[in-house]
Amino acid sequence: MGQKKQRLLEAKRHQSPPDGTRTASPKEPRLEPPTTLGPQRSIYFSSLKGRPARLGSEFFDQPAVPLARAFLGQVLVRRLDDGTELRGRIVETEAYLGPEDEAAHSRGGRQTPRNRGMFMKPGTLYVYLIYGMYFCMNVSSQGDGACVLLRALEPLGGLEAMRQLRHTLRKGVAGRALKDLELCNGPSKLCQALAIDKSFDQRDLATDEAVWLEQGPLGPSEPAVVAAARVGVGRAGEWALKPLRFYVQGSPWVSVVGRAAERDTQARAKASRDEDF
DNA sequence: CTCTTGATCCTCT
DNA sequence: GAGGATCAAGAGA
Repeated sequence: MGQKKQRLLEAKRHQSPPDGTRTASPKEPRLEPPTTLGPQRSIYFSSLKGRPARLGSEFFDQPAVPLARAFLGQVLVRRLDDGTELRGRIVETEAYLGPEDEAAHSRGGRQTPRNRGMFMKPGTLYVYLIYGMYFCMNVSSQGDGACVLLRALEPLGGLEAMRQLRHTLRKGVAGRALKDLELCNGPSKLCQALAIDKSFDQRDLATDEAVWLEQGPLGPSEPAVVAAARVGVGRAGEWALKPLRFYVQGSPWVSVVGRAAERDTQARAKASRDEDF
């Protein structure tokens, strides 16, 4: 069996069931984003009336590592100007811890006009241009200069719009149709697919009209999470090796699989199982 | 599968 | 001026 197929099977129990609502219709836009949960209601319960709860600022007000883990399984929603809703389940994130983190843009306490969003209140977006051509999307967390990078989504709705956005935004490439797996499996790919650009920098994910986070479906069990080294931070010394990248184990939608990290995770899981005896 | 390379430009030193 | 929290294609194993 191919590895991708195997991962698909492994991940199946954590995926949302296929249904007819995967693609939002541009002709029937939602009138407004879901209302934010009040502080009196738990963020871990969906709102009544079936409409999924929008996660409010209290969700983002936690340190980068727990926030990076809490993002997994939540659904990122982007409403385009024409009303089309694009949805994707977050399956991979990275935590950037702030001044002490040599791999972070805020390392050494650097604060510049570009990275200001990292220092703003939890839930603030930090979107920056990378390699002159691509964008990366971060969400500020608790802690000065700390944030979480969104690295991969499982596309749930609006896939054709995503494909079109990826196609037209890709530079200088022939028009081969992208597979679903290629739509959002990378930090800049998901920005292309969701039409997230610099204009989203410093916007508030808790209150913005065009982009928000919804509570993901509550599964029977929490998905297994792999903690691996972050990607593309090779020159950051010891900080490059720390397991600050988190992803849903077995998900085929993840950008980079950390083989060594998965071996470690399995070894630890087995050890903890053995301790139960 | 892995490895290599070019594209392209903002941001900070 | 240099370099980057990336992507996609192509070559080779």
